[in-house]
Amino acid sequence: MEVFLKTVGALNDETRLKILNFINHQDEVCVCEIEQAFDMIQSRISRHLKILKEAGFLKVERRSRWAYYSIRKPLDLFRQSILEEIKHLGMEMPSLKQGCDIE
Amino acid sequence: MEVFLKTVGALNDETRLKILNFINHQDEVCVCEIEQAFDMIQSRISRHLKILKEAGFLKVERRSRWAYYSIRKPLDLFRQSILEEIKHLGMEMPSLKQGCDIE
DNA sequence: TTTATATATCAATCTATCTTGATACATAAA
DNA sequence: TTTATGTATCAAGATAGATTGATATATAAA
Repeated sequence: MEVFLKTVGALNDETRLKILNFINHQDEVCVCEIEQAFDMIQSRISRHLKILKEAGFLKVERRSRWAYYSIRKPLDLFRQSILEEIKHLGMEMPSLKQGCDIE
Repeated sequence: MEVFLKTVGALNDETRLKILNFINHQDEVCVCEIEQAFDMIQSRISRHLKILKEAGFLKVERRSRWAYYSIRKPLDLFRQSILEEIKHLGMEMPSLKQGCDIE
């Protein structure tokens, strides 16, 4: 019940849906790339990523200074169906820009 | 997008999950039966039912003085999968009591 | 070390949602 | 009609969530 509420709660925000869909398309992105793509301040992005991660949609991998977010795999069928549903909402997706200073 | 947000928004509340699951089990119930089963005041139940209806989960049928709520059919696959997911959350369900004064 | 960069967290403010009690409306019985 | 019952809606207060700016932490370059 708590897990379910956390899951749907994470989906109950336009910004998070866009971020989640973006990551689902891009495979793996670091925070600053999301920051650049959506033109939002870093603390805002960071908070939404945390919520999506704790809702079971994302995983993080830290490499050097960066935190790379991607869809958690394997993903249960319910969350898979949610990602599919979101994919077909026709949301405008920003393109991937040069995010951080160095690669 | 708005529809999707309305759908997950409707699910983002413990009371509504219980009401939705209750109706899914009982097939068709009137407002006062839900009121009795959950021991909540009428305006609260009524509001949640409205939200669940507008989110595409429920339909109402008015017969005489009563409003009977049931799962909307046919229901799309996404909402069906949500109902299944909710069904397996192991929520405690109140039993159906004598709701209204007369039948 | 010192400095810069990437990310996370916190406190304050703002906004949306939930609950309650009162009231409105509709139907049917008296 | 008048009265009672079932349901919906509204306003006010309470609670939860979102955004921002500031700060903390961690890594790596200088």
